[in-house]
Amino acid sequence: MTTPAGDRAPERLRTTPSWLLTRLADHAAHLAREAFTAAGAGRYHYALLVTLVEGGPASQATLGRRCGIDRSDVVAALNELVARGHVERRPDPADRRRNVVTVTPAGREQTERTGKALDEVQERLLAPLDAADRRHLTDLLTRLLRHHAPGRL
Amino acid sequence: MTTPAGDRAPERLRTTPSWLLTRLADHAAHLAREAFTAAGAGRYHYALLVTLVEGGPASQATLGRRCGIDRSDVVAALNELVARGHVERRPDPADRRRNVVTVTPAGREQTERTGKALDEVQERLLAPLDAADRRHLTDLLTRLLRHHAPGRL
DNA sequence: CTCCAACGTTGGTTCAACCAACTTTTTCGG
DNA sequence: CCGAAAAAGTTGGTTGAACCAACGTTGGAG
Repeated sequence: MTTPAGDRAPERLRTTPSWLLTRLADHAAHLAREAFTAAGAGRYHYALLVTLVEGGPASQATLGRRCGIDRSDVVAALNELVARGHVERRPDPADRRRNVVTVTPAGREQTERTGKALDEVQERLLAPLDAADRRHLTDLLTRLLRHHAPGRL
Repeated sequence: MTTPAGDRAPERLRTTPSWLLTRLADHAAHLAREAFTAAGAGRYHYALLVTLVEGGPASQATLGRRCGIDRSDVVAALNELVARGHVERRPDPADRRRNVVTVTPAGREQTERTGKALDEVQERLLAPLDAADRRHLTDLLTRLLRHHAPGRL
């Protein structure tokens, strides 16, 4: 056999950044998903909680805009967060279209716990990179994202 | 007005590599999908075609392994490629479990066309990066992928 | 010869992302 | 001031990518 492990991806794919990106992101998402479900949450739940903890109470639309989640998906995720007692949702007295969403102490606890699990995931994900390379990678990704999603980053 | 620029993602998300990765990959996938559908193909179709062009005729299972596509998804994509006359699928006389998949001239043509469209996508995706940074990014992604998907890269 | 592995195929499931439509409420232009 | 436009929350979908289980056929190893 010319190739003992004959299952390598072709050069044309291996050198295409968007292919590398989507492949790696898929792997990262898989790792993150493990951590999330182990912590009893989902991506959306964590993103929303973090946004609330960091930015304080907000309306659902604002939350969605801040973490890039569709309004309808925000509804579903918040329903679950409310059911678990991690956030509270009440009508905004100042604008009766809106709901004001607030984190509960249990929600902060959950956020911190999930955050730690997620940190371990980053460690595993970036294992082969030293500190400088990690910073460089984050910098490159940030610059690209900033270019393609101006205003949100 | 705690937030003057109201829709920025929270720091905690912005500094999480896996979040940056999945976000950017999503954007890259979106760009790529535009190019693919404009060229009348899908990701899977292009990946399979490229793999065939570069590695020559192969069985469906080998193709799937080479480009990281599930066997069942290979079947569906090949059905469409056969229908469009881009590949030929015939039983392997040497091993009657397998099919031998071969690119047609039309398939090569389609591959090249789609490849060019995809190159333009890479250009748009990496627009804010100079040549050195692009190489660095590709290098970092490759190292990470190699670490997490040994044998396939 | 038997048992197990590999292959192709069918028919699903899951998750993230998105979109359309509707109701209520606010805002804004004339 | 009033009517149109916009924003908010909600419901109910659709799509694409990835994956998984099962089955019949075939090949190969013991």
